[in-house]
Amino acid sequence: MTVSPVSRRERKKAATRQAIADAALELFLERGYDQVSIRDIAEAADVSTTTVFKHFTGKEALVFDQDEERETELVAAVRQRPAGQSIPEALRRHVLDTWLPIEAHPQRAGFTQLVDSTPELRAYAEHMWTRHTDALAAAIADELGVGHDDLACTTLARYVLEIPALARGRQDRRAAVETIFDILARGWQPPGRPTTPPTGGSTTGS
Amino acid sequence: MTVSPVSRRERKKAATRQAIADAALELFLERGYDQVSIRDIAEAADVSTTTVFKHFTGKEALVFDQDEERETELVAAVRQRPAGQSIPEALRRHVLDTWLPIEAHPQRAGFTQLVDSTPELRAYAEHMWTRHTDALAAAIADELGVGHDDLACTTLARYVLEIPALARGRQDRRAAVETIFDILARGWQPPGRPTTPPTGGSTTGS
DNA sequence: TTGTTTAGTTGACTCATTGCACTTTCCTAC
DNA sequence: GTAGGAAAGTGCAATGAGTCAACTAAACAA
Repeated sequence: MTVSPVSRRERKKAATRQAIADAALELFLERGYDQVSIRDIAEAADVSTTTVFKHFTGKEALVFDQDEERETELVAAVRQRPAGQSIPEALRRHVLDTWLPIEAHPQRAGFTQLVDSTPELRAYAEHMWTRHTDALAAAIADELGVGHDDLACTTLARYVLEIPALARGRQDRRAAVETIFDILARGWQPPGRPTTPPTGGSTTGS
Repeated sequence: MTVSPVSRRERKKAATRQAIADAALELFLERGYDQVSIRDIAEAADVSTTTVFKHFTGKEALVFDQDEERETELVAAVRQRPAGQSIPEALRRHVLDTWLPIEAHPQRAGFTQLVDSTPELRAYAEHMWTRHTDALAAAIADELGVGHDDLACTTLARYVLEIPALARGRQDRRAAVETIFDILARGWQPPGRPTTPPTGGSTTGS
């Protein structure tokens, strides 16, 4: 669905990868994560077990197939925000408009249940999120014209990426997200540009 | 060092546990985490491999022996804070006075290097921290007289426990901790007690 | 067509982790 | 004291994740 691969070779590769991921998810949902071995998955997808590891780094990665996009979207939400909108505001909008609908999708129910009930997968999911900290922090720092290792930017990035974990299991996820962003928006202040005096700095960044 | 166990049996048990942990740390520091197998550790401690797993839940747990205390201290820092001191302030003091000295201890250098250079251990360490979220959140909620699942309390707890990860590798850790706590102290507001009107509520809690 | 890349296979291997049956050691109650 | 039970420890076998090396075969570039 994303970009159809060019050559036949790459198409076939993508096909087997998809076959493996599909087989894995189906078996996981059916029997539970721990009751399914890599062998089972390989057999269901009609490949060898080593082939599975050629496509996926480990068993957990079979469940979370596409997370590259999330990072891209996140960075874009910061970089291409409307003029005059603060960065925390842009992130709040992104989370509310993009993440919540995805999680609320009815077909996602079984998936969510699977992840929530498997500690190993919960741990992996959380790390997946925080792994994007640096990329998001860099985007924020760029927008503000400070160095990529600016602590305030890294902190904001990390705290935003913790939100899914904090909102999990709440009755009203939307309200939860709003509450947390209220804390961040109130407390976080953009770091001063090292070169510019702090007079008259409007929030327009790009 | 903590509390000497009562019976001979418990003393012996503690002794073998310590022997295993010591052997493990020594080997890890010497060869690196991945180059040491459980067999090696068991042999060095003169026990069987199954005994290792009777004392430790897994290979990573061998590195982080004592983390129970951290949680206890953390909760105590909130519960027994001086009258009139806000909770974020109490946590700031605790982090500055307790965590930083420990991490700065010169004997800790090799240990820190070990953890930082092993992705598996970094991941485990981060989860170790966030695993205490619920206990800390409950303590905060108790002090404020709200329910244990109050979102603001959980958020503060989680964000404080992220601080070690955020401050790691900074040149001036103390300044980093201060910066992050400034964000939290400014943004976080104690949730209103559901039963009491907001007039004249002093901060003395216990 | 020929040669090169690369997906996939096969099978053996390491290692963490668990379960089971058994011995030993300590504690407790008689 | 001594008989039992609880708990620590052992040995062994098994499962399951993940790796490695040598090989086959399809697909591609020339």
